[in-house]
Amino acid sequence: MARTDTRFRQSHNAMLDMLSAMAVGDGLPSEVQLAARLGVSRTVIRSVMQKLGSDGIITGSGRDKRMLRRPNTKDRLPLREDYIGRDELEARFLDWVLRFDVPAGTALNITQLARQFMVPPHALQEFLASLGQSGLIERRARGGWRLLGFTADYAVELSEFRQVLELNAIRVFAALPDDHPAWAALSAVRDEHLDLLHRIERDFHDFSRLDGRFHALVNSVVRNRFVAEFQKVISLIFHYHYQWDKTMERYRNEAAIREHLTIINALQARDGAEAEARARAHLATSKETLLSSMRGHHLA
Amino acid sequence: MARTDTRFRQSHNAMLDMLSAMAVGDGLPSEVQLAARLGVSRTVIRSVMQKLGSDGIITGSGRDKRMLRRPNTKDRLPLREDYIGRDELEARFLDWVLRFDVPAGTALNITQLARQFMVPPHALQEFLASLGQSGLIERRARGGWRLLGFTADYAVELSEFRQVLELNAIRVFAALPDDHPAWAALSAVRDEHLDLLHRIERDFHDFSRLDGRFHALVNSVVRNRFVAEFQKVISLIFHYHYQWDKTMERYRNEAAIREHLTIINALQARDGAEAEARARAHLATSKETLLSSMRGHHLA
DNA sequence: GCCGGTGATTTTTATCATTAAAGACACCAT
DNA sequence: ATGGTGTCTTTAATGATAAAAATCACCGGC
Repeated sequence: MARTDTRFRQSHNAMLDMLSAMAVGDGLPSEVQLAARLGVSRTVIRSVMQKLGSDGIITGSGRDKRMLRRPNTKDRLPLREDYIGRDELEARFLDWVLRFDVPAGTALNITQLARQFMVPPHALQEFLASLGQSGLIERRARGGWRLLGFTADYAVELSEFRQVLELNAIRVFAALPDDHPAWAALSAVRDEHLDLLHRIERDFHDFSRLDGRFHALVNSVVRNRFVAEFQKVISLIFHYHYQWDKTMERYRNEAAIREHLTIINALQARDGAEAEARARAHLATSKETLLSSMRGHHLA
Repeated sequence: MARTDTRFRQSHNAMLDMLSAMAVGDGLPSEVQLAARLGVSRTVIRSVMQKLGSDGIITGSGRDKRMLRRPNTKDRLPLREDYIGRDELEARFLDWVLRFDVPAGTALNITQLARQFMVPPHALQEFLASLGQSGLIERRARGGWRLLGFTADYAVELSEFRQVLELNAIRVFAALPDDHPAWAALSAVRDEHLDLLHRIERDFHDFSRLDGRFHALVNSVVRNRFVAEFQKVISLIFHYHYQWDKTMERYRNEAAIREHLTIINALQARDGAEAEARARAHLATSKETLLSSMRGHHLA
């Protein structure tokens, strides 16, 4: 078997569901309509039709196909939900790298990793290639991959790069015309910050998401696909570390909220220089947090 | 045949060369040494040895292997130099895309492209994946790739991103301590600019490389793998376009040299603000040149 | 005669089996 | 002990293959 016939099996079962909602003797929709409804190609529909025909569930051919009997549970095709999706793979891989302190410089083993992550080797290969630009991974001369690792160096450079991008975003933001929708969004985010500050004792866990929204908003004013691409990597990594460093979480979060508010206030006062200074301070704190989180994790 | 036996063939021929430099009856070095000398694994060496043995060129086994007769031309194994390397692939692909022979949004065909570029389909797949982050290419939902294309939008965003990175570099540069080696390098590059300016009438073609060196120097003061990674993409694309837009090349280049010099002068005067302003102007020109080069090419 | 449909065929890509190459291990000779 | 060979295992690049998508050709009813 070459490609998995998962799509065929899923379509088959979906078709059974559809038939269950119909009466015996009813005519079936056209192949094109069925294909559109299930979101697959006509080829799959036809394979399913053939199977249903040989199973005695439908009869007829060409334009006139009718339901012969109601499908029952035994007609369903089992489908092993073995392989995971691409996003899941990304999450698991990063989790593995960032959590298990995989030593820098380790040679990666495609086959083994593919088994470990439950994906076909091919998919892993492609995934690793796509990670190439992120600097976490390197192609070895004669085949194979090497994990460069999430080192302190890496974290520092990532933070600095983030700072470059985000300070630029702050400058752009401060120069936006007053009727730009971002100002309204900023107001809303400010209210959310104030709100969370009031119930910080109980809900300090909510900060991680608010933090994400705040930084996303700031960066959203820079319409640039490269910035957006990096933003994804950055927020991913920072998000991951947020989850682990539980020390002082409540106080760190409260402090971060207050830092955000100083930035927002400066922006709303259209004081670009002040906003930039506040943002610089906040990003420095953030970088320190990331580094200390790494140190803590290393010892654990 | 699974993997190509190119390595075996190359090693075989290399071994013949090595034997030609020896006398009949001489003993051969150990397998480990041979492997190290040819840069391949012992497995390959052993295969070659076996072949040489059955061809009657060497005799003996184990530690004692001796040359039996001098190899001649007929002993060489032919090797089809079919597949091209990875760098070559990158060059060809970018060439193909950037020349606009391809409309934006086209679905890419792995097999066809692989044939066109003389690489195994697999290699192309991996290459495309590695290009994913550059924003030129997109993965379609159910397999396949789509070329987003080098559009005007893309060029604008690339230029703006370049500007963010490079202005940051300029700021860092201006703040370097006086004994930093970059200052000496800057002096040298300044001299090169002055030199080229004197012989601009004849050698204006040399500017492209000088331009590359100048921008590389400026960015080199930011030690950051992400910056470096993007710098590669950026310089590649700008370099490619330089090659095509031949209109006014001599005058454009002279103007660019003068712009570089104003930046250099401001830096040497430690006037960060002025340097930033000059750099901003230069990058704006550069962006315009890129865009007009694209328009020109589009009409052609 | 055109439009929505089916039948048959051609492309195209994801997976699998295969094999060259690399590396590990055990043993041998000096 | 050290440097070597013989044997075996592991690994990743390739070609073959099958699933799915896309395309083409044709048909029948209004």
